[in-house]
Amino acid sequence: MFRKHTCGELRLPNAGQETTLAGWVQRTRKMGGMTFVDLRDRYGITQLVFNQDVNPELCEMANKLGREFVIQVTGTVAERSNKNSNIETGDIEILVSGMNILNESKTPPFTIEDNTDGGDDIRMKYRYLDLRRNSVRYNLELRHDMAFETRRYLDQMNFLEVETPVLIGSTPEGARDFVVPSRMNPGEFYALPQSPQLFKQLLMVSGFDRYFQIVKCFRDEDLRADRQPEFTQIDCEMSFVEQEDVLQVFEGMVKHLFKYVKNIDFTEPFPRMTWADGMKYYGSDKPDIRFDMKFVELKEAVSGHDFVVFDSASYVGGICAADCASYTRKQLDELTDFVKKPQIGAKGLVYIRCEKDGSFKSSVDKFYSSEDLKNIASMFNANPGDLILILAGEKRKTQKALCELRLEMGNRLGLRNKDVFAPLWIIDFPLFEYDDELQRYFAMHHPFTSPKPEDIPLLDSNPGEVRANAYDMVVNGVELGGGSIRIHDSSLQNRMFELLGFTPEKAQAQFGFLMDAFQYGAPPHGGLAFGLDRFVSLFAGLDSIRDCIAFPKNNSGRDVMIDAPSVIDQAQLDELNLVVDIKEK
RNA sequence: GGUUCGGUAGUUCAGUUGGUUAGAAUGCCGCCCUGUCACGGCGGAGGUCGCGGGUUCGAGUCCCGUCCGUACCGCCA
Repeated sequence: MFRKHTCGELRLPNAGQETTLAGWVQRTRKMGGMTFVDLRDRYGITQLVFNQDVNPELCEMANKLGREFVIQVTGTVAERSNKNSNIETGDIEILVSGMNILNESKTPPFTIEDNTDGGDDIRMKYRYLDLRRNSVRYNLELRHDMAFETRRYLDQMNFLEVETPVLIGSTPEGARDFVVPSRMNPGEFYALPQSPQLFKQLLMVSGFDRYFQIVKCFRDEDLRADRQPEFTQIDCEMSFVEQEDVLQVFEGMVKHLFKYVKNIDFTEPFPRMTWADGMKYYGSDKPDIRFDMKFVELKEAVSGHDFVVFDSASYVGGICAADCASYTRKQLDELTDFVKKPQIGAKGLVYIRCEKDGSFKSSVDKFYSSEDLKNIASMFNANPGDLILILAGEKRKTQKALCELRLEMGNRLGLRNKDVFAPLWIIDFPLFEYDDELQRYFAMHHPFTSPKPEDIPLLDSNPGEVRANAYDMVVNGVELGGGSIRIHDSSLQNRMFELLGFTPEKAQAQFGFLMDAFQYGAPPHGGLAFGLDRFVSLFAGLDSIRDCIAFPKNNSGRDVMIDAPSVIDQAQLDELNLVVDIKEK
């Protein structure tokens, strides 16, 4: 047997036993006649002892061990005279009687410690070393647990995991596709799936009834801390369901994961909010409801006081930050700078201090009497000591800026605790989104999303007002997943394509197989998909999904460890019938 | 495509108004140390200041360009 125990399992009751361990040298401590070695594996650390008086040759050998050497040792488990309560195995140590150096190691470029000295860059280049660290390993273990519990729950609910193809056809709608040249079909390309959307709908037509898949998806768009070009979805679809059925089943799944992975019980149903309310009260379709601080619309209340900024704005709205009236000029200037950053784009910030003595002090005192300010404050239910922050401008842009300001205030006031989880369903999304530049409607979710039956008459008169049977799962301001009830009727689907500007020929060319399938008895169906990477990051309290992905890409979509992407041989290009002609910049 | 911050020892960083031989911590190497566990003590090695150009008597420091990384905006049905 190569090893009898792992480095994390021996305890005091094992004292006296002979054992064999194998692992990596975490650290050696030379004390003259004695040498201590911390031996590490995935399960923990066990201390080895070498004594000059007992075995000088072995002790000499131990003195030559470097960090990350791989060794196998045999010895006796013994109670320590000096115990270490900081580690699980701190009561025992191994009196080593034999050692085998299995492999030497160069000194690693950064320390393999919980708080490593390595920066992101070097850690990614040597990711295989980074993965030896407890914190990174923990994230992958958590990811495993979540995927495992997802499968357990969905299996219990009769879902069947079916694999769908990775080499599929390109579609122009939606995100940019990654494409793969086809050697056997010169000039033609596969695309990697942005999601298995069409295949899961076809599986419903096939009668599979309840499908899921934990599956890689690909989108060739710019990266962010929460966006990778390849990412993993928990992709699900059900037949013979209405929206309520889908919400129930997957609220159950989210609760299951919270319970069995995080040990958190949600006994109450998750709150639901319409998309319209999300925009109105939080300026966002993914509000963080760990804290309140809802928007109050002020346009009517503040108009007609000769304050041109408010009078000319299509939207005036504010939030009330409790106990912030004591903010100094400097702090208010910081907030003003914050909202004026180009990414946020507000022109300025108006504040009203609700002083402790009941008076009001604002940056617009010239235009508003203290009676006016009192009326405004009452709209916020503001208490003495609170600070009201107001933005004005074009509606959607200002709401977005106010949303950012609200989150910033939430951060400043410590209201966004990572150990608190506030799940929320966002429902009743608009079916369409109007693109001002291209002067046409786009599907907000995707072209297969069904409109609410009562809104179908609006398809002709006012497409922008049509609500969809679409829903998102949001936790702590993070969009964890979303989905919809699909269209299963080919005439309604054709109507949708028409509204989205597809000619019948183009629709047939792109999605003909789906339209055909719908003519052979498609059941009513719907589903959703969760982003596993975001889900794991949320549970682990991570700032970036990279930390729960074994081998992530950097900001430019590169894998710096294997140095991909890379140029390929001319022979490969020839075989693929490709000519590479990089345009001069 | 744009904005932001950054690039100095193996690593993480400091480096003042442009001015002597570019520092600290940690890691690494050597010696000492028989109960350490962030061991300790003494000593040592280690630098193309991302790259190119410019200003200057003099540039890690100022200017221009460029490359790389980071967060964000656009983008992500």
